[in-house]
Amino acid sequence: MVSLAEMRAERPGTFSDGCPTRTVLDHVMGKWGVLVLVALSDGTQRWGELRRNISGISEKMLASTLKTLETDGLVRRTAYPEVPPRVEYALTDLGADLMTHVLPLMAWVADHAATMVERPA
Amino acid sequence: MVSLAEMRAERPGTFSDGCPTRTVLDHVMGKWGVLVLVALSDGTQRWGELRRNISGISEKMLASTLKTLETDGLVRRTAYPEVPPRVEYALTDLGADLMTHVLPLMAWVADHAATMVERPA
DNA sequence: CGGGATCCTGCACGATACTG
DNA sequence: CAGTATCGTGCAGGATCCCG
Repeated sequence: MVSLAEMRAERPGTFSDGCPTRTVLDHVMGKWGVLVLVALSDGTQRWGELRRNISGISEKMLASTLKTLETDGLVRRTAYPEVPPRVEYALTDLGADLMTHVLPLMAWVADHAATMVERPA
Repeated sequence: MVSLAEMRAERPGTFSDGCPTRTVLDHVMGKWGVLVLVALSDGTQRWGELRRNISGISEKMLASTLKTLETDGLVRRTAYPEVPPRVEYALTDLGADLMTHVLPLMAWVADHAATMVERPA
C-alpha cells in the first residue's frame, strides 16, 4: 500500500469522522505525543529525563501523554519497587515500528522548518 | 540523516521549545492539517469538495487550516474570476514532497489503528 | 523521585448568520 | 459558491499542592 488512492480503495471510510484512525492520529500527532515518542527514540528514559528532554512540557501533560501512549501500546512503563522510586519508559516494538515512519518525517520538518517560517508571505 | 541521534548531533536544540519546528509540527500534525493535506493528495480540489471529503470539519476550521498551510507554502490556492466563484486548492511541490513522508505513516496508522483501539487494557 | 488531585484559564473549535 | 464575522463553549493544558 503506497498511495492514498490504494488505501482508500482498500479501506473506504478510513479517516472519516469517528473512525479509530482519527483517535490514533490525535494521540500520535498531538502536540506532545510526537515529542514524547521522539524523545523515547533515543532509548529508555526515566520520568525526570523525559521531563527535562522535552522542553516546555508540564508534569500533567507528560503524565497524561505517557498514559495515553501506554494504553495505545506504543510505550512500555516499568516501575522498580525501590526507594526512591524509579520508573523507566521505553518504546514497545509497535512504537519502534511506528517511529520508523515518523523519524524521516521529523527529519524533513527539521530540514524545511526554517525555510517555511522565515520566508513569510 | 536517518536517526534521531544524527539529527540531534547535527542540529542541537531542534524541537526544543520555541523552535520553528514546533510551529511547523503543530500545523502539519494538528488535528485538521494532516487531514486536509491527505485530502489534497488525491489531487486538486475545490472548496466544496474539501468540505465534503473531510468529514467533520467546519467551514471555519477548513478556512483557517487552508490559510495556515498556504502561508507555510504547502498548499497553493487558485481563484478564478468567474461567477459563481470557483477556487481550487492543490499541494505545492513542497507539500507533495512532505506527503511522500506522511502517506506511509498514514498507511501504518490505518493498518494498526483497529488493533490499538479495539484491544483495551 | 514520580506522580495523582484539584483548580483555573485560554483558545481551539463549533454553530449560525451574513456577504461578494 | 466560497468564504468572512460574530458569538459561545468545552476541554486541552498550565499552576499548584500533596502523597507514597
